[in-house]
Amino acid sequence: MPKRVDHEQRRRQIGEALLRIASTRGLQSATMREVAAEAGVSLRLVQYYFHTKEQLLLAALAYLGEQLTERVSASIRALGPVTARTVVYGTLTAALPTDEESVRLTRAYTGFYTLVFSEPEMAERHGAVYPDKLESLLAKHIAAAQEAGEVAGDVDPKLTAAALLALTNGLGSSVLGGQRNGAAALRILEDQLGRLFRPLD
Amino acid sequence: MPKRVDHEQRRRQIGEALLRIASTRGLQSATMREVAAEAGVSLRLVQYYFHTKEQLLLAALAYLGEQLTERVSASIRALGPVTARTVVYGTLTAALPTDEESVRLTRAYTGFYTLVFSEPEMAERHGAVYPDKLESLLAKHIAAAQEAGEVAGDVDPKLTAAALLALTNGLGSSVLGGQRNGAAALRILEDQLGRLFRPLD
DNA sequence: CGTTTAGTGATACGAGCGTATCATCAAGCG
DNA sequence: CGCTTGATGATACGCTCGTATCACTAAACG
Repeated sequence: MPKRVDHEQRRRQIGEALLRIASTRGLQSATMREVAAEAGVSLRLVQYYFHTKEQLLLAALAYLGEQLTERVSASIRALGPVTARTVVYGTLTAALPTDEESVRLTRAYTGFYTLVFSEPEMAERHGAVYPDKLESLLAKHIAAAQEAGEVAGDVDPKLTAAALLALTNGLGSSVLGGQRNGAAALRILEDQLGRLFRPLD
Repeated sequence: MPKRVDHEQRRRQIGEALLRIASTRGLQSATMREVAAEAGVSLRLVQYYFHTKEQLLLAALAYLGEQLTERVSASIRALGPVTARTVVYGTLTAALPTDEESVRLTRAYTGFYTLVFSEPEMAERHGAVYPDKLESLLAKHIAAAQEAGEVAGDVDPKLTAAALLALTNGLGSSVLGGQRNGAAALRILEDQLGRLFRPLD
């Protein structure tokens, strides 16, 4: 047999190629042949490592998820000590397409999200769209900030967490749609966060 | 020549068929053949009234726009006297997929919105994505409510209008994505609106 | 009345898609 | 060494898509 190549590395190489296409030309342009060309391999190789296109999409989605959580935790870390406030800020601002990397991630993520709209079966065959977890995490931290007196007592942590997440999603869409740039979106988000959290003394 | 049929009515019939498909099976399922079948006409007829698919999509988008603005103004009217508050409430809640009709409209609208992501040229060939107008309209009404003392003085009308619109979009996506139902989304939106507007005495 | 022509049907074309088939190549093992 | 088998290349199949072609029908008009 030839070279005895590292399968996981090859799969990653191909999966990343798909993500690159998804974040530039859109996920619907990520055909098997395009992915092969982008990864610099033959069509046959893509088929060899992913028997079907769905498997390829699923693997790429997993890679995307890794990069996403990576970015979120890096963003939180960059804000200094881990407090309720920094977790909320870091999580939401990381999800906004403000720099080149986040535009890439958001574009790819949106591609998968809209794919699920049209092929719900694919989502059913594999559980766990995880925004729910994010939402309860945010709610927890908002409640903590509330008890620490950093957030007004009459806010509902769960409703507010959901609103912030939906707001961030909507802002991301508007940036991707060219309605405004990342900086403007960030200003809008920070305005809302600023009136949720009491100013730091 | 045969029957001398009303062109505008035929075009509408076909355009509505496309919208029906877009709001059930998704816009990517709206092929020329599917639209023809849904409208109960032959493929040739669809080609006859819309020389190209792009023309068909554009016409359907126009019909959708009509229905959307119709629904928004109906929603405002239903809230009683036209005040800044009712305009903001009516506009935003009308855009939320809470009942069958709004689910249909939102689904179709989302389909077109994501289509623009992948074919930006089509959007360029025809101006006017109108969320900007909506945003400045909301900002105007928020500023008016502010002068009337119904909204706190330190809110920025433009930033807040943008945030409310993005929030509504994000909530809509979450409903369409099955993350929550329309009632829950409405609760979240009303919570935010309730803390923007001072309670009515 | 006969010719023009708006409207309609049947069918074909070329391209792109996911997937399948078949042959080939080279490294490892007995 | 020779056979097995993991990895790869070339190419084809069947389908669906948007669009194009060609013929036909029947109402309108001089």
